[in-house]
Amino acid sequence: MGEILIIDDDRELCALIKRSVIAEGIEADYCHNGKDGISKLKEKEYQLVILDVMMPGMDGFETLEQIRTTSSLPILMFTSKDDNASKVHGLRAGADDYLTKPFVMDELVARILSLIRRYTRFNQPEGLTQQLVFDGLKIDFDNRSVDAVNGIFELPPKEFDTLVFLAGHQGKIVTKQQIYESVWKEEYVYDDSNIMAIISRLRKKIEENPASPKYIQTVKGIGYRFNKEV
Amino acid sequence: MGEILIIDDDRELCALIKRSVIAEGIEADYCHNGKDGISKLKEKEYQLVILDVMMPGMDGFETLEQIRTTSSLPILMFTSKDDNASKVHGLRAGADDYLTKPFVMDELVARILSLIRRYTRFNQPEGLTQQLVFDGLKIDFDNRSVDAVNGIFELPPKEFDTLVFLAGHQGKIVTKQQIYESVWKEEYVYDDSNIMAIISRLRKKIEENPASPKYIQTVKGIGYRFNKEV
DNA sequence: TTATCTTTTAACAATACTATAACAATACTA
DNA sequence: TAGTATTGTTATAGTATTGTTAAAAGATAA
Repeated sequence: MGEILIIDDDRELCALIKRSVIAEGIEADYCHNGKDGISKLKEKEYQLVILDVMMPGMDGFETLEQIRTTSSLPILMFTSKDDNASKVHGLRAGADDYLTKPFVMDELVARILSLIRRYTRFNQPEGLTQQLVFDGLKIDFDNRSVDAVNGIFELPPKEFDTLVFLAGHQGKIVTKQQIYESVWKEEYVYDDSNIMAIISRLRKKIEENPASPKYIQTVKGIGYRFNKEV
Repeated sequence: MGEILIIDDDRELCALIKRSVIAEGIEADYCHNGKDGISKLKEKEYQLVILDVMMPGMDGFETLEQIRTTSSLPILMFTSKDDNASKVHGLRAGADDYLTKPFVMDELVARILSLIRRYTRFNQPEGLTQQLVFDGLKIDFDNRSVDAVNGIFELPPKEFDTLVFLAGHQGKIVTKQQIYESVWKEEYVYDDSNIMAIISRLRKKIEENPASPKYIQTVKGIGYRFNKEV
C-alpha cells in the first residue's frame, strides 16, 4: 500500500507506530530529527509524513515549512500539548491533520489510512471500483464520464480532472490554487477566470440547478467544496 | 456499529449469520431475493451487503449490478461453487469480497468486520474534521463555519480568519496590529475601524449577548483577548 | 464631574468576488 | 489542412463582503 515516514525524537514511539501500521500493510521508516527527515524525503518516495512538533534542533513547524517548499505530501502532526495555538499554527503552515499526544494508536492508524486514501485514491484506483458513486451522480474513471440527472456526459480533460479533484476532497474546502496546481500542474498566478469557467461548465452538466448547486458549492473568497452530504 | 443486509434464499443460513454478527455488536436484516434486497437498500442505511450468487429469480450478479448503479456499499458475495469463473465475475461486477459456500462462520464474521472497517474509514474523512471546540462554540475549519448559540454560520473570510487568530491565542491579549497583520497580511497603518467592524459582526454571530461578550473580550487601548475560561 | 479618548454599532459606500455568456485562441482529430 | 472540441479571455451584472463614517455609549483620568 505504500510507505510512510515518521519524524519523532521518541524512538520507542517510532517503533511502536511502525509495528501498528505494518499490521495494515503499510511500510514505515523513521528518523529522529527534522534534518534527517528532509534528506530521507529526497531519497525515497513516501505516501505520508508523521511529524512531531517538539523535537530537539529544528522543531516540527520549521520542518513542516521546509517540507512544504518541495512537497505536497499529506502530513500529520503531533502536537505535544493540547493547545489551540499549535493546532492553528500547524494547519496554517500546511499540515493536513494533527493529533494530540498522548493518543490512541487505533486513532492514529485510522487517520493515516484515511489520509493516504484521500491522497492516493485516484492515482491508484485500488481494487475494483473504477467509479465514484454519489446520490444521483456517478463518476466513471474508465470513460472519464459522469452520469447525472441531466444525462451522461463524457467530460473533457480539465473538467473531468477538476471534478475528480473536488470529489476526492469531498467535504473539504479546496482553494482555487489547489485546484489549479492539481489539474493544470502549473504554478498558480492569481487568475481564476478559467477555473470559474470550468466550474460553470461542470455545473451545467452535473447540477440539476446550476444556480443553486447540490454538489459543487462555492466558498466565497477561498474556493469550492464538494458537498459531503450527498 | 451498524447494520448489514443479507440477501440469500437460504432462510436458516440468514438466521445463523444474523446470530453470529449480533454477537459482534452488528445488527442484521435479511431477505430472500434480489428484488426485496434492492428495495430494502432504498429504505434503510446499511454498512454492508452479503449477497448469494444462486438465488431464484434475479441472480446474485444481476442484483449486484443493480445495487452498484446507486450505491458503493461494500458487498460480500457467496459463490456456491468453488469455480473461479464466479469469483472473477463477481469481483469484476463490483463485489468487494467473496466467500465460497460452505464456509466457516468465523471467517465470514472476520471478513464482515474487516470490510466494515475499511468502508467506514473510507467514507468518513469527516470523522477527522479539524475543529476547535469551546464551551458553547465550535469552529469548523472544513466549512469555515461556527456553531454557536445563535446558530451555525458560514463566516466570510476576514471574519473567520480573525476568529481563528483570536481563538488560536486563547487567553492571550492580541493587539489590533497583530490581528491586522495576520488576517490582512498587510502593513498596519493605524486604522482600527475595520477591525472593530469585523469584531462587531463576529460578536453578533457567536455571542449570546454581544454587549457583554463571553468569548471575544475587549482590552481597551490594546486589542482583544479570546477568553481562556471557556 | 467634566473632558478626552476609545469602542460599539448602524448605515451607507466602495470594493471584491462570482457566474455566465460570448467570443478568441488553442489543441486535437480525421 | 480543415473542422471541431476544448480551453482561455474578456466583459458584464449581480451580490456578498469589507471599508468608512458618524453618532452614541463607555471608560479613564484630572
